[in-house]
Amino acid sequence: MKRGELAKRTGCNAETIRYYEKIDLMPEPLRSASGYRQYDETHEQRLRFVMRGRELGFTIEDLKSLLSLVDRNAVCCGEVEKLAKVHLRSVREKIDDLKQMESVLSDTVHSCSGKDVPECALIDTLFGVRR
Amino acid sequence: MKRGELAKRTGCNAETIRYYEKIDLMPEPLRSASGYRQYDETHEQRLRFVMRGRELGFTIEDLKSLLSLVDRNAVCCGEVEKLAKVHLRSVREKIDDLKQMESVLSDTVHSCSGKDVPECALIDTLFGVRR
DNA sequence: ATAAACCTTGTAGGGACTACAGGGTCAAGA
DNA sequence: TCTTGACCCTGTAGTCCCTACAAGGTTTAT
Repeated sequence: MKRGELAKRTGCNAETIRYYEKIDLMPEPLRSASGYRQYDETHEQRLRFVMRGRELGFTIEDLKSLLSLVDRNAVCCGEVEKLAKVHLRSVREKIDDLKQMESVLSDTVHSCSGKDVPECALIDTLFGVRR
Repeated sequence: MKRGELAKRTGCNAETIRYYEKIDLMPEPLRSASGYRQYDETHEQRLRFVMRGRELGFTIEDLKSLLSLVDRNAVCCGEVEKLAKVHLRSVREKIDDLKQMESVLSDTVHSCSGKDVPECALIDTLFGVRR
């Protein structure tokens, strides 16, 4: 599949795909005789992972690091373990904070539900999200 | 407290605080006689919320929208409910995806644990994160 | 009083995209 | 076959979100 097709399937901007290749986040794909990039499902999966990772607040470097866990399919397990632990920790922190937001938003929805009355003061709890 | 103090407490870059004010994400604080910005705990809490929100992948617009739930302390509950629902949905999606990452990373840590053996192929599961 | 350490403004830089401009490739239809 | 349109290529320039100056004023400490 060509770049436009990959873009359409994933919802990623076509230029961004080229950009990710430039910064070595996506691998250089094979080229057709005329120079067109040719992608397959593994590229598509990797790109989806990257896109979702960005939406979840991971930096480009985070993603490079996470993907290095995959790229070197069988290298130095001790290091992989360390790396995975670091990411695991940050993932769990993200989950915890999002759960707090979830409960506040959920309360908000329930307390507001239906009527048009002004009494949503509990929203202040949102500010309780701290480290 | 002045800008530098707020920066130190929250870990936010001092220039960023000014930037957030400029784009109306943070409110204009009171000024001292000589023109220095003066912040209090509400500013600190709001800034912490913004910082963590960014780390969790929310856009500036998302955060403006979320904070609008707080800013208008008692306005038009129907709209607030709708807005909260939208954010609630995206928060839950984030949590779901992060939980998948958590389980894969956790598996990785356990299967690698200890020895330096190359057999972490299960990491491919990472690519299973899709929509 | 004078330096150090803050603050103010404005502006210019960097990272991560995003959108051109100018040109080549390819499939479909007249 | 030739052409039109939709794609692709490269490079460059712009945008958004910060971040880091520069040039100057204020506060604090010695």
